[in-house]
Amino acid sequence: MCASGVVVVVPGLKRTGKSCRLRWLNYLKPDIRRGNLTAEEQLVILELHAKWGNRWSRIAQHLPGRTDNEIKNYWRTRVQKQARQLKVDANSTVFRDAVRSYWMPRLLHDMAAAASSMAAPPPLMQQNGHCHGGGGDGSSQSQSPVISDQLQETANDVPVPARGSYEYYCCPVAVEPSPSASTSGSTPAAAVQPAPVPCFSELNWDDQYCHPGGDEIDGGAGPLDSMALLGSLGLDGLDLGPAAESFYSDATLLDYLNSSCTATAAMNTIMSAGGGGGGNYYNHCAGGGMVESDHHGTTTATCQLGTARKLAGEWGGGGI
DNA sequence: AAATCCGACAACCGCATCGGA
DNA sequence: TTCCGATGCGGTTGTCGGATT
Repeated sequence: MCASGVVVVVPGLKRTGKSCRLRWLNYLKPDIRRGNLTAEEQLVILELHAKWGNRWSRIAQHLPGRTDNEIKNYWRTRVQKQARQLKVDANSTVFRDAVRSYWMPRLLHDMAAAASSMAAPPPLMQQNGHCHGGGGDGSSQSQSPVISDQLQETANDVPVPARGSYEYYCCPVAVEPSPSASTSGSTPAAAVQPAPVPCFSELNWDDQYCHPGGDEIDGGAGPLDSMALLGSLGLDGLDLGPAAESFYSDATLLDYLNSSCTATAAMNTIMSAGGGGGGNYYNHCAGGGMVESDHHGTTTATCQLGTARKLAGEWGGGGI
């Protein structure tokens, strides 16, 4: 059908060998997969792009049936769109870590939810009017996650946190891809590598449980007494209720928590489950920090890396 | 109903590299 | 060694269909 070189092979159609080859590779090839990218595939793309940048063909090698063109389009139409709305560069460290902190946890959640046989999924973050991005809407398996609304106020109101600042630790940034990250990620769990978050011992309590927008703390108290608040919330006891326990006994999710999640991701995922027990805790972003709110909308505490590790550890996710 | 906007995706373009004559 | 066509790759544009005004 197609000849090589600049040859018109179809009357009315200027098809060169090159364009024919391209069409074959991107469209006609029998093993090309159709349809929206799954959460797993999106996760792989996000992770591999963080590692390799715009190496579309290389990324495509890890997504059987997907073309580099398709991945490139996905990145431009969905990922870069989020970055534009946040007024940050899609390749910036800030955006990469926003993806790690908010988007990837959501995809993990989607994957876990899809794998779960539970009839009734746990309450999600969207129950908090502030936050749509982190918890999923339950119907987003193949749609682009929406993180921008959750992050918009952060992007608009708060300068990009400098490394080492307390804002930095509230929404961990400047996370470089792990050099030991696996390239054999044929499974989603293998594709997601833990981010090198600051060690618990490296931070003081105020760093980890700070709240840049202190006016929301209990009506405007400013920096909180983290220990006292966490204690008062019963987070030490981690009584998140039977629904959450049931959900997180799901082996698939625990696998992800064990092997894949960043600390923040684990925290997001865990907290997004809400549950009974000590009350329903939903996340929203305020001034750069993840903030837990109770269902009355009253901010009761901030929760960051230490709590995430603690939660994940106590729930069997000791790997993070 | 028509116009406009917007997202998704196929296709095009230019450049770099490879490999055979 | 050089030339040249084929191939690979990433950036960009064009087109189409659905949603919105």
